[in-house]
Amino acid sequence: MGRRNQHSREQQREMTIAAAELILVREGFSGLSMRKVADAIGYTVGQLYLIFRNQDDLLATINERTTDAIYGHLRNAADAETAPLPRLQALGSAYIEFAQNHPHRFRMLFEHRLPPEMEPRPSSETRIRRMFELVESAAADVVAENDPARLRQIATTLWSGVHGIAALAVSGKFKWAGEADFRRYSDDLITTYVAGLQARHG
Amino acid sequence: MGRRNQHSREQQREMTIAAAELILVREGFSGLSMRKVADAIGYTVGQLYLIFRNQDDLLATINERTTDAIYGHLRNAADAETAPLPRLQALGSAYIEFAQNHPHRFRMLFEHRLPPEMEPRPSSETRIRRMFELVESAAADVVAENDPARLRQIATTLWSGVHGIAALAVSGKFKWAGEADFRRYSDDLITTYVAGLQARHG
DNA sequence: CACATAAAATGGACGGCGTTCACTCCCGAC
DNA sequence: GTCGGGAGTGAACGCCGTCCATTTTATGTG
Repeated sequence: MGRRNQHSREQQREMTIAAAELILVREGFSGLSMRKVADAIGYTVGQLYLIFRNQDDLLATINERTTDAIYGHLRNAADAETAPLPRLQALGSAYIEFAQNHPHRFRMLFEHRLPPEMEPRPSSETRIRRMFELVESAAADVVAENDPARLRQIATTLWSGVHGIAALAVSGKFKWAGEADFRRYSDDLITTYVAGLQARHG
Repeated sequence: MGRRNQHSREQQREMTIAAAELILVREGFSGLSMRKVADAIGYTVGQLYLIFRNQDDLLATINERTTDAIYGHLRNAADAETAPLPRLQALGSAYIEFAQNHPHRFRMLFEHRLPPEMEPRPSSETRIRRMFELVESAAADVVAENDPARLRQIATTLWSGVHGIAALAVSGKFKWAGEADFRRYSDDLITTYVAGLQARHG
């Protein structure tokens, strides 16, 4: 019942995602089209619409993979450091590092927005939250803070700050600064911010 | 020599920019097309290419206007505060505020990249630098730092951090945070980071 | 084995996009 | 009054996302 059955629907889904990620990495967000993806997997465009609802659905799925990849990268970095502050710094560095190593994937994650009628997307939100909780728990080990709301604020501020460095690093609008070490800014931000917390507390 | 002469080339340029900005604000980056702009100003697409080299040129020009608008907004905010730390905080708040009030313009400024062969664009880079120098000079009044390189690093870290908050606020990937509280993160970041600088120095 | 069925896959169509350019129009100079 | 040449046009090209009538084919049934 069906034509080829060379590939199951699930296999097709994986092939599609893999092909699309390859095109994204090679040609950037704007070079990624449904037609190119279809060509790459050896099917026609029409078939793509039996695998994904539309292009937004495909892009959002890739973004979930990217979120997972960042999460994995952050987790490795965190696991390699035992002391709390170095671990938080390692998280920041790893975040910047991912953005620099995978600029197109990183940019699409934050630049692609689903049309309102396709939101919310729990599978995406859960993943982002999981990533954030990694930061929050690392922050909790560094700052002695009992109020969970305040702790979340601290983690949000820190993560936003590090994200800003990564975003500017990848935006290309930042040529005047010493090109090289964006990770230095991340370290500076985390170290100094944490010092400020401690100064204000005790 | 010419047909209508209803509008000078310079007038056409202004009309085009104004029309494009209106479409950008109403429909977002992805809804902004050369054809729509041409319709809006009552000329045909072809004519647009006698006014701007191509779409990238038009978008980059709009981005320069946006940079100027942010600069003006920051300047107003800075001028309204005399004390150094509140002035720096006012800059951060104003930056976030602009992003929230003009999300499409803000996003396009950072998401649109010129193709390599159209870079560099001095008119853009000068404007960004001017905006950054506003931040740097406000930072200089807050932190007692004589080394200009270190001062620039401090300003970069701070501005990147604030930018990250603005970027996440506008990205829509941040739903669990209260919408209104983004300026609080900015204040928190600036206050605590500056406290950290002072703690490490003295 | 033959046939019917229904899922799988196709490919052409539609409207929109950026960009180009041969062409028409008409102002201003003579 | 005519005519050169710049201003302006609009059709064409090759992309794009999306849809759907049509064709293909693996499988269940006799």
